[in-house]
Amino acid sequence: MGLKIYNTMSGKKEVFVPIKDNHVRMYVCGVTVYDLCHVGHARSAIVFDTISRYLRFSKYGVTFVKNFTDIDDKIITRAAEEGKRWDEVAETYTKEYYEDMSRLGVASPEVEPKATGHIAEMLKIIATLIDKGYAYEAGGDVFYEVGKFGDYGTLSKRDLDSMEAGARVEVDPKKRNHFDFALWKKSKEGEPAWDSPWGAGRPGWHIECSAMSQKHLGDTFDIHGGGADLIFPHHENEIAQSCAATGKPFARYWIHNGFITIDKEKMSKSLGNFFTIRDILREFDPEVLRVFLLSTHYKSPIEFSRESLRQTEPSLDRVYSTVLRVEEFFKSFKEKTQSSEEDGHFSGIVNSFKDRFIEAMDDDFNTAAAIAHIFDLIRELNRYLDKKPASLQSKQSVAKAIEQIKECAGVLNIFTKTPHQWYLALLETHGIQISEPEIEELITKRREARQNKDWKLADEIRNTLDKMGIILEDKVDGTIWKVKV
RNA sequence: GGCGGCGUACCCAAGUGGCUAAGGGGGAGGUCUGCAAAACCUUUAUGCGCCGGUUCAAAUCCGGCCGCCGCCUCCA
Repeated sequence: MGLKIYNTMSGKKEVFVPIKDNHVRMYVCGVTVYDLCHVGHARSAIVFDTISRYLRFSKYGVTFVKNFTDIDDKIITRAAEEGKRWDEVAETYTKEYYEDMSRLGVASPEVEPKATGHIAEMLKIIATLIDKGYAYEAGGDVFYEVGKFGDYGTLSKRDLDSMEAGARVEVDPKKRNHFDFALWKKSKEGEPAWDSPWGAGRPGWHIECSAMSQKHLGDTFDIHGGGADLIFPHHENEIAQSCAATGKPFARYWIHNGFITIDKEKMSKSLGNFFTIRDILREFDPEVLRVFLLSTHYKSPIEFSRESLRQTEPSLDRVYSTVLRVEEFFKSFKEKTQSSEEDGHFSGIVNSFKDRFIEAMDDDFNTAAAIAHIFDLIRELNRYLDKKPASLQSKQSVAKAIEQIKECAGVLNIFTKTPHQWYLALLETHGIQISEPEIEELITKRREARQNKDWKLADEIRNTLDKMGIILEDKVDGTIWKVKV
């Protein structure tokens, strides 16, 4: 038993063994802060947030590092477009990023280094690479010579010769080989620049991750992650830089999340087929997005649409409805019976639940199966409550069931609200133009009608609310409202 | 052209050698209810893109074919 992780490097699921006992060091490539994040970024953030939460749940200590790329061509371009300074652009979108992540329930990693805060570390690695003969300077630029690194291509499973055939981009004449990549770029007039032994310039993209992972996690660490589009060339280049510079292995397990697609095509800025996180959260509760994304294994592509999110809403509603039922159960609980066979049966289901959850998550973070187990328990719980249990054992089992669901769902950071918060949130995201006090007022009016057996008026009130998207449920001790999903 | 991946019901989706192919949504019927809603029960793939092969046994392994996607350029 124990955790197994699919390692992009080997192409297989491997038993996870951290280098240091009980402590995991993990580095994930973060975002370039030049624009608002889209749902694709949300997926990556949520996937690795969940992985880190599960590692902690599994009693590992975790040092999770996720960087910000805060200097880059796209930032400079954006700054020019908006007539701002490049660092203002980076700062603005870093703030926006935090706002999105906080709403998505993505926890901040232990360390969130910025590229511009690690220029000295990068220069040191570059100098080492030149000394060791892996890099060369050419007119103020410094390039990494991929041909010098024998293992180049092992992560992305490709070799230089076959890539040559498919090359689609003009070769920079300063490069010795087409796939050599910039460690250091000479600055043009007016561009941000740092001093270096090779003149004023700025870092290439890949070097920052080698520098920051080394500084915060050491030469060799456990997990390196990111979106699948980073496998080549970004992660391949990181490996080349880090291994050549240190002479040691780099990351042991490589984890890559799959893409979000729209009409079967990868969601991306360049194709323009993206939804920002913000757009989506205007219409859907963050938990809906989270459940939707975690209902598919992290490596598989996800076809994104509003319809799919709409389909996800009732499944959350099912959980919150059950929680509400449990609250009512406790409110009116009176011990009346001895433990029965049924009580024992349910108790058994509850007691084995966590093992099933762990089994699913241990299998390469199978969140989809884990969520399915939660729904299984929800059904069992409802079935049990239908039987009106009234023993002391039943009270304890129901309490434990809820506690277990909360704990395990907490690892996925879903189902964290109270039912009341959930319905209020739906009122908001569904754009329903009626307030809770107004709903309560109508419920009172309807209660009077029902007491007078004025079914016509009672039904009329219910229909009025129904048309607005509010459902009423008559319970033994009163009427409650829900938002129709 | 090279490399990688995917194809499971009306929709989403787990399962990668062996009990009746998870779970959610939707549909149909029922129990409950003043009527509803919720919940529960029954039902909705003798079937896992197609064709062969290996095996006592395959959605799961192998080969071929079809379809879709990704990477090879910045990208989560």
